[in-house]
Formats: sequence, C-alpha cells, structure tokens
Amino acid sequence: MVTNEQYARGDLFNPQCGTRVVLDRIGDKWTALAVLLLQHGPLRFTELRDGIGSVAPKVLTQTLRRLERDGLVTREVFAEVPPRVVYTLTPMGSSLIKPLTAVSEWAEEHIVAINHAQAEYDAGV
Amino acid sequence: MVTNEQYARGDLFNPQCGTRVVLDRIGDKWTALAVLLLQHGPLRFTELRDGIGSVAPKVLTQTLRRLERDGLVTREVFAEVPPRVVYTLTPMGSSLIKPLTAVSEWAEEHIVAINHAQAEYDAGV
DNA sequence: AGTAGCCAGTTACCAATGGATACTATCGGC
DNA sequence: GCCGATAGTATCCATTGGTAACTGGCTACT
Repeated sequence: MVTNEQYARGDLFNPQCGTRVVLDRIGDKWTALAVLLLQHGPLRFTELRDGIGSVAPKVLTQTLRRLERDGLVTREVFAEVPPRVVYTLTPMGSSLIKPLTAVSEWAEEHIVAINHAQAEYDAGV
Repeated sequence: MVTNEQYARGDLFNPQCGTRVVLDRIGDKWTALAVLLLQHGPLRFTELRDGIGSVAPKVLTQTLRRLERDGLVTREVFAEVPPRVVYTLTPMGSSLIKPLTAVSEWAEEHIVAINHAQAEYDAGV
C-alpha cells in the first residue's frame, strides 16, 4: 500500500533523488573531512595528507580528483621545484561548509553519548 | 610551521576529534540514508530494504546493528508469525535529522550544478 | 499430508573500495 | 653525483559492500 505519507517522506525512496546521489558522493571515507579541512583556506597536498594523518596518498588523490570533478574544489599546479599543488574550495564547495558544520556540531555534542551507548550495547544490555 | 591559525581550524586534524569519529560512523554507504528514511516514523526491515532498493539484506542488517549499537535506533522484535521487526529512531537519532536535512537540502539545490561540473570535467575542459 | 509462502534475517562466495609501502620525476644544494 | 623535498603512481593486501541461495517457524492452500 502506497500512502500519501510515503510520498510525504520526500523521494528518498527513489535512488535518483539528489540527496541520495550526493550522499553517495560525499558519503565516502574522506570527502566530507577534506571539505571541512579546506574551509579556512587553501591547503597543499601534503598539508591535507599530514593533517588527516591516516590516509594513503593514492586515496587522497582519488578523493581530491572526485571533488574537483564535482566542482567543489579547484586544483592549482605551480610549476616549481619542488612542485606545489594547492587545493581550494570553489564557491559551491564553500556553500557545503554550513550543512557539514551542522553535522560536525551534532557530532561534537553527541560523541560522548554515542560512546556510552556503544559500551552499554557491548556489555550485552 | 604550526600556527594559531591551524589550531583555529578546530581539532579536525586530530583523528580522535568527535567530528572525525562520527563521520567515520555515519559516513558509510547507507547509514545517513537509513536515518533519513526513519525520520517520519518506524519502519520494518523490508520497508527499509525495498525502499532503498539496492541494498543487500546482509549490509542493511550491519547498518542497522551499528545504528542500534550507537544508540540512534531501537530494534523491536514482535514474536509473531511471520516475524515483525520495527526500527525506530531514538531521541538522539531524531536529533540527527536536522543536520542531515541541511545536507539533504544542499544536495537538492546543487545536484544539477554538480552534474554539470562533472560533464565539463569529463569533456576535458 | 504435502507444499508453498511470508519475514527477517544468515551463509558462502565474489567485486570494489580503501590502505601500506615502495617507487618516480624534477631540480637545487652539498 | 648524491640527497632531499613535493606530489603524486604502482603494486599488492585488507576491509567493506554486493549477489544469490538458504534457514526456521508458522500459516494457508490443495
């Protein structure tokens, strides 16, 4: 039975809906973090890599290339030695900061409760 | 060189920061979508599975178990035939809806621009 | 009596994504 | 003529996600 109510949920049930497409894109392991890290200004490849700390260069490259393809960051190469590559948020990329920050703030507020819930669950409550 | 500015970025550079831990958790393939789908009320396993459409039952089970462990959803089993299992957002889970909706709205607003950027990138501009 | 079906999964196996480590190109300095 | 710095590739391994088939308890149909 398909009710009005189901429709009122938005078309999240449709795999083609913008939300789902975008979640597929920014919902991988490092994309959201990379955008958040770039919010205060451009960063170089190594700054991102060392900042994240645990990402393999291959994976960081993939992440940044996808962001570039999606029009969320620009990649500027300076033909110097040693080479310098700078990643910068585009206006569209910057506009994503606000919603991502909302998630980030939620995270900071609830991380303790989440850890607590996990401990209870694991204790077999 | 470590500047004040780097500190002002928040401790996103620290892998233990709440934001990063939470992004690791809800940043997998189906978690955010599952929470969004549950926002209008409880759903059964098959409702989620059929609604998402392309998720394997094994993976959906994993996703829901993680959400339960994190204290974001509750899992109620009714000992009927055929069995009935209902997933419901906890208050903490519900509080995540607002930030996730912010991302969702951003997605709906920018999906066209993203597709456009992709097409340009792929055309080798 | 036998069988088929419903729901909420589980099991076994395969594909795709992510991670660790080593290597490359370029050039200036030692 | 060798080292080091940067921004990556290349190669191989680990972890996650996906596919398809099966389970188990009970009901309904034949």
